[in-house]
Order: sequence, then C-alpha cells, then structure tokens
Amino acid sequence: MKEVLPVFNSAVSIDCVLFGFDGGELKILLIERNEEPFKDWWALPGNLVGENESVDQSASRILHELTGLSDIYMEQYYTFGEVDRHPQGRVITVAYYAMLRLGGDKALKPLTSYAKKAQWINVKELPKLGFDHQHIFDKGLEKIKRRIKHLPIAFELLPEKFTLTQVQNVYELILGKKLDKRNFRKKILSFKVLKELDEKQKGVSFRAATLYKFDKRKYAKLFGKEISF
Amino acid sequence: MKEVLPVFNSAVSIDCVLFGFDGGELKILLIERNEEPFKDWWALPGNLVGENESVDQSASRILHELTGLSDIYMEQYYTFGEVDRHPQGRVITVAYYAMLRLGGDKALKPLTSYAKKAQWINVKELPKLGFDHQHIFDKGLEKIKRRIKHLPIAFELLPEKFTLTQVQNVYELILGKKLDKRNFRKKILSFKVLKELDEKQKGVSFRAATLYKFDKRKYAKLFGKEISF
DNA sequence: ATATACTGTGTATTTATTACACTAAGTAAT
DNA sequence: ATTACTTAGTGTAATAAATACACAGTATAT
Repeated sequence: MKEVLPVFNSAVSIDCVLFGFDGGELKILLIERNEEPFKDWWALPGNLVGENESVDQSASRILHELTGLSDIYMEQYYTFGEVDRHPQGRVITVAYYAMLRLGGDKALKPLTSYAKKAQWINVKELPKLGFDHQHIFDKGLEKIKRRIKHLPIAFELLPEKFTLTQVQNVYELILGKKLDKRNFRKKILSFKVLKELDEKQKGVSFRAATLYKFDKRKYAKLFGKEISF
Repeated sequence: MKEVLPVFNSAVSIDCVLFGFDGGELKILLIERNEEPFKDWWALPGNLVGENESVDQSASRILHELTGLSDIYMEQYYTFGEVDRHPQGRVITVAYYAMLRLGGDKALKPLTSYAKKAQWINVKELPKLGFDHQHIFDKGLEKIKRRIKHLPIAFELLPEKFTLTQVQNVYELILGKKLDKRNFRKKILSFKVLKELDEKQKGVSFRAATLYKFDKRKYAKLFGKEISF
C-alpha cells in the first residue's frame, strides 16, 4: 500500500494490437496470461504505464519486450475508460496498433512474467479474449480498415521485396472483400511509391511474379495527402 | 491522503475542445482557471475523471457543467500521456471535441469553482494556454479538418436554418482556405442531406439568401460512407 | 434612379473509378 | 516433348467525380 492524494487513485495501461501478415493470413499477436485476473486466458499484449514513461514510450516498451523490435511506428487509436472494465480497480487503457513485418515466425522473444506464451493468431480464428479485449481489437481493425483506404500502410506488413499479388492479398484481407486485379494494380502503381525490381519471386511452382519494393521517401510524402481504395 | 495499491498512483482527466460558430468566426470555449496550477491562465475546459464515471460520461459531464447542454455527440480524439504534462503528478488526459450550435452567446452556465469565467474565443486569436493545451487544441483542429473532408459535420455548428453561404464559410474557416462557390454548392447538395425551405434569410441589407435545414435521418446514414471535400 | 453587395446558376475539361476477359509464362507430371 | 495446370500480366470503354471559370439577378440603402 502507498499513500497518495485521493485523486491519484487510478491506473493507466496500454494494450496493443500488433498486426502481422504471414502465410497469406492476417494475424495478431496474442499472449496467454500467467497472472490474475484472467489467468490462462488469451489477451492482447499490454501492461501498466510506468511512472517514468509516457504512454507512447510504454507502448513501444511492450512491443519491444515481446518481439525485440524497436523503432516501429505505433498508432494510438482509442482510449477505453469504462468504469468496470478491469476487475481489480480503475484501469483506463490506451490502445495502439502497429503493423509488423514478420520474417517467418521469428520476432518472438523470451517472455516477461505476466505471459505464459505469445502466439501469432489468424484474426479470423481468434479465441475468447479476457477483459474487453475483443472490443478493443474490433475497434482497431475498424481503424486500420479506414486507414488503409487512405494511406498505403499495407506495405508495412510485407517483406522488403514483395509481389503485387501479395499487396492485393493484404488489402483484401484487411478490407474483407475481393478487389479487381487490374484496377488494383493501376491504382497502387499510380501512387508511384513502388519500385519494380529486376528480380522474380522464387520457390513457387508456377510462373514467378516480379518483385517490387517501396520507396520510403516518396511514401513518407504521401502522409499528408489522402488517397482512397 | 489515501491508501491504495502502488499501481493506482495516477489520475486521468478529460479536456474538451468545444467548437462553435458565431459572428462568422470559428470559436472555442475557454475557461480562465481559478485554481493552481496555472491559476489565472486560460485553459481548455477539463476535469478529473470521477471514480464512478466512464471517460465518455466524464466528457459529457464537463460539457454539461459549462453549457447546460446534454446529448451532444462528443468525439474522443487523442490521449496525451507525457510524464511531465501536469506539474502536480501523473495526470493523463483524454481529449474530446464537440461541435456546438451557439444561439448567440447563451449556452454559458454558472461556472464550477475551478473556473473564474468561460468565454468563446476566436481560434485565430487564442491566448496563451496552460498545461499542454495549445498542443491538445492543435491536434483537435487537425482532426476536425480531416473529418470535415469526409463527413458533413459542419452542420452541427450551424443554427437550425442556414444559408449555403454560411455552410461554405464554416468549411472555409475550418479548412483554412477559400472554396469555389459553384463547386461547393454542387457538392454539398449532391449529398442530399439538405432541404431547401420556403423561407429567406432576414435582417440583411442585401438580397436575402434561401434558407436550408438538414435532414437528420439522411445525414445519419452518411456516417459509414465516406465523402470528400 | 442609382450604387452596392451578395445570390444563384452552367458548361467544358480533366481526372478518377468501375467493369470486364484473355493471353503469356513458368512448373510439374507423364 | 507434350500436356495440364496455375498464376502473371495487360487495355479499353463507360461512367462518375473534380476542377476551373464569370456574369446576370435581386433585395436594400440612399
């Protein structure tokens, strides 16, 4: 116990929706909790905001603890503040999402104590989540759906070199609908952020597609402008 | 003083950017503080989140205390969580904005103790604000700029009956640029949320413009779709 | 009657969006 | 070598949306 002014009676936490694209599926990173409340339940990675870190720093720390990754752009998208959302007291949580480039299944580090394990799970097959985390996830997905229509954030999920079909897959998974191939290519190339490489896809049992990479400088300029899918 | 678990050592507050349109100007409601810290400074209306209210409820309460208005749609837009943003302890603040219909200068109620006075102030002539409130305001304005391009939220600032020129003025003030009259009208009417009335503007010393009102039902349907200016 | 100040309207051009289907190229199996 | 298979890659026409641009009409004030 600790003595404080009566107004300092709440806690603030961070929860993260970490998106990854792997094996043709859109996934998020979930942890299996090792602590009460919701011990043994799946949940979004999250933690209390420390006394000496900003909420942004806290989000980056959580990401780093789980994946070893730093310098990832994390977008704060909503703060959830229902009175009873946490069974042990007043905890208001600030939600962030990030788009991660998964290189296979790496990017998972030794875990901190509050989690038994962490796993990338297809967003179409999510288990039951503790707290109000299903709701937090739903809002996050909604958010990136809206965002991907205006900004080509999909590239952040892809490996450095990718095919146009892969880009289209990501769009279709996030938006939840099929897109026309020719129109999609016309549009995505019209942003002029993609560089065609002198290189083809490898290890496929059919005609290999041309690889592209994206031009970070031009891409950065696009933030500011808005574009649509 | 109060004894709590050590993690419950922070406070959460709400700050509100309340937009109004009056006398051809875009204004926000500011208070002059009557308490430390920043006593006698101008600041955004805000308060601590109570133990038994959600953050959304808290925002509505603050609006109600200052203006007497209820049932106003308030949009949460960002949470500010720098370690040192409040001089007296760890206070994380959740920012909301709302668009209000000002009927002249009414809509200001007897004030709560923490404020000496409240006043609608032109966004182009803001005084120096306490805390990080200038930053919070800047983000809020940015947010409605982006939002007004997609949704016709401007009507929420206007009186029940308005002219198309008034609508255009609001857009120009928020976006900070001039728009073409014919194109603006074509576009705004194409949404089909405006009803032309059999009535003209009164009390002007020139040709009176036709009044319109907006159709809340059709307007509600537009949320969901996205449109652009 | 005249000056003033704002209202209200149309068209042509350019740009973006949508709808739509086949051939080309590589791989795998026989 | 032939064939079957699978995905890559491409163009055009039709429609819709965005932009650029200027002047006559009408109420008011003097």
